[in-house]
Amino acid sequence: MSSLYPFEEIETSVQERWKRENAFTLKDRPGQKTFYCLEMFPYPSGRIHMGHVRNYSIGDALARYKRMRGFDVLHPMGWDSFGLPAENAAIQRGIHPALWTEQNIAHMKEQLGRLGLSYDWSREVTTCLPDYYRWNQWFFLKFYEKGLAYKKEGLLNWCDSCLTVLANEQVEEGLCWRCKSPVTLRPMEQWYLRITDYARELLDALPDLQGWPEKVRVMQENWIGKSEGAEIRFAVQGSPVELPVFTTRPDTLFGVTFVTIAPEHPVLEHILPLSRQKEETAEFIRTVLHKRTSDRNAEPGEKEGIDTGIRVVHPLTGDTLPLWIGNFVVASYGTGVVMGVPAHDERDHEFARKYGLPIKEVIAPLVAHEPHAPEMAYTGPGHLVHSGAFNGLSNELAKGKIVSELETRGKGSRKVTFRLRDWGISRQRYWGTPIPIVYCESCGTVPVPESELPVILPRDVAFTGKGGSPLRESESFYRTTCPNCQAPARRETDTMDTFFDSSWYFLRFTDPTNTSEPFSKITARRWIPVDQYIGGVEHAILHLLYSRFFTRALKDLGIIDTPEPFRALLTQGMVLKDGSKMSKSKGNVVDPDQLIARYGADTVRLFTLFSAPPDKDLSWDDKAVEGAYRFLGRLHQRVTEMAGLSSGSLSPAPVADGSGNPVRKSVLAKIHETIRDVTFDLESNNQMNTAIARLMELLNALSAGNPQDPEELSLLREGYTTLLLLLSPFAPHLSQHLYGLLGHEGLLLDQPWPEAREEAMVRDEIPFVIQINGKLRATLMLPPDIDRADLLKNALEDDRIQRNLVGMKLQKEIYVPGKLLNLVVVPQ
RNA sequence: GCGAGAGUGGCGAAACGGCAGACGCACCAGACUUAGGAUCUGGCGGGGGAAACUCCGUGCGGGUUCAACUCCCGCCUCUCGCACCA
Repeated sequence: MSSLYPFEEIETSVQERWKRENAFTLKDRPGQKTFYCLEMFPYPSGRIHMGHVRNYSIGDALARYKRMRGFDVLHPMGWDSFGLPAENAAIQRGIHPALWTEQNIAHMKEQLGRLGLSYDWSREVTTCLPDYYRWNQWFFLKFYEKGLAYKKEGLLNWCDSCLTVLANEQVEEGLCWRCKSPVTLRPMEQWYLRITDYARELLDALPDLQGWPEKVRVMQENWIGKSEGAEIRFAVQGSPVELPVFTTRPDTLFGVTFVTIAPEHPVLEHILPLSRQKEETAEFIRTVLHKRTSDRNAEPGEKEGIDTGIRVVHPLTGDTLPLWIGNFVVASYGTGVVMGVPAHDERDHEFARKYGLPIKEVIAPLVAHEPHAPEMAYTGPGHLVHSGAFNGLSNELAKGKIVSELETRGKGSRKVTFRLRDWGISRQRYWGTPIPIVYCESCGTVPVPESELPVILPRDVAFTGKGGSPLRESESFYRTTCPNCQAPARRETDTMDTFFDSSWYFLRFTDPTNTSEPFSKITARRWIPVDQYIGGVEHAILHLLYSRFFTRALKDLGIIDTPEPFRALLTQGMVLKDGSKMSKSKGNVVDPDQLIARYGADTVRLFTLFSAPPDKDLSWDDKAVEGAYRFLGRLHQRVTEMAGLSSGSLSPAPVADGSGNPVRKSVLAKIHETIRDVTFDLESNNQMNTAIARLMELLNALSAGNPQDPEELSLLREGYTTLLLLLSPFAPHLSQHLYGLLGHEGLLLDQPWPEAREEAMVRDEIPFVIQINGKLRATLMLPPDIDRADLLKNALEDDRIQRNLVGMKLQKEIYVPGKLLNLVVVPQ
């Protein structure tokens, strides 16, 4: 397609002007209302993709709009620049992660510039630089001091070949994603943040996040997974050990016929020696644990278990029950031990049937013929049977009574359990923030003193791809002295999960160059929470939950005043091509650079905003892009044509009033209706697609005007000027250029957003819908303020209405002022 | 299995309970042209009709209402998230 307008020249020159005039530098005026508009910062992978283009087009349109509405808008951008790909590049291509990252950032920054995004680059934040990550270390020390950071042994995915821990998502079908060798579970020490301390708060505050999509709130709610029940202790026969179980069904306590423990439960080490079958049991545990790593992605398979031979005591009946190990028991949830009630729990039922364990019914269904034990587990409501003193109680009532009894006997208590687990932040990797801890023979685990921060990530390390983290091999890094006793000591060589970096970067943007603290509390008070956060839904849980946790923890540390980081969240939909997500492997990627080269940044931005609502998926369509391009081309054509004609009278015209001529009056009304509707679309729900559709309508309406007619010229000038103002958040370059052609001097960004004038929207006649029994029968053009009687009179005079009323009796009429008349009729 | 969201022309999509399909793409016709894959004008849910007009139509089945894409009840399908969480 040939060039419809010289977008390249226009975009370059407008971008130069923005730069020259520092148009995007934050105007931070005391007392001025503020708006913090933030898009999720990218990982600098090397090139931006269409997902970024969409994310940032949405954010930029909003930032520009809010600025025109008179806000001081904080609109920053930075780089989530620690992470594994940089390290892989080092291993595979021999380029240092720092250099690789630096080059990628430079290139992507240029790409973002070409899109004309209004970032204040003087506030750029790059997480892999010491002036950023030193504050990671500083926060870590604060958390450590408060007991929020701790070290604990856990079972982790371990690759024997790479000698490193793998995250769950890096284990593919039981094999290491990189070297394809088997992954095993291995007990390892790792640092954790005590996010579970905040589980309740994080959950309870969710309903307050009204600016968040329901979907994301629900996902977080499920992730935190609150569940109310009881902890009940079963004594181990012949041992002082008690096994606590967590259950949501204490009402079924009398139906317990066995107890099941997770195979990796640490207590087994202590009680297994009691077993007569310790050999077989140990062998079983090994098999299960091995299988678990290799079937990680599979459906929950066959339940398997083994009787340990150990016996436990029922806390109320005193009965002796077998202790089984079961592969289906999750060690990290609850207490890692469950009571087996096969009559009223599907899993226990399946397990009991398989191993011939007794099934004891204790809840009688309300409806007698309901199928129940022993054929299947009955999990519905009922009343208690075979439950001693509790017989006859409704099971809901029994829950409380039984727990009370247990409390009296010191055998249990009410308990709330969360699914959420503590956040493991240790990574056996190089390209991340060093954890500021030193291990000393005599003093143990010693935090690096604040005054010695940052612990710099050394550059001169070897990237072999073998032997785990290069830091482990870097003597000059790990050999140090104990801050306490000055004896030789060893540094922690693990680095932090990169989610740590992104959990507070939005705070750093408020005060990005502060060297004495991560940010000023007073400045943060002005900007936090972020007014609108925009990004992909893939971060609905991890990043967003970690950031919420961080913010709350910082509040408790007195570092910030606000408990929540993001007031409103917009999760943009994916960019699809041919019905599926763009990916290199599918070969359906669209390259933003090529698009910009062919159509210009304005077209690319306009199309991505126009083609679907921001929160829905966007189907990329090469042909449809040209629609956006043609619109801009037509606009360019009309305005340049008009600017040529009106030379000599380019000074701003007085506001046109359209009085007299009905055509002009209707054009004027259209102009102001467009202002009203575009503003409404943006304010109500960021409906940028419909806002742009209205701008297209306005252009269509203005195109019908005749600029040769001097009477119309001033009206058209007002119309096009308004159109450019309204369009500027979406297609800022062309808007700015044409705005200049119309004789206006300033930056559109600094212009106030237009206001719709009521009196301008008054039309002489508007269409009234006339229905008969709810069916459209006529549309009459009549004065908007016509009253009921006149409207009815007009309607009854209409041919079509008369024809449809033949043989009918008018029963009543429904009149909606300014809109509609519905005649309700019945056959005579 | 649990949870959430979505089903509207050939396509992307619009529609405070009040004209279903705005706007755009594709398509068709016409204009301008040596040419048109550029641009401009018009048409464009389906059936019937020469037309005026008329009937049907928002996944399916009910309901509320003068009026339902929209609200309520029951299904079906698809997408996403979680998934042996006791």
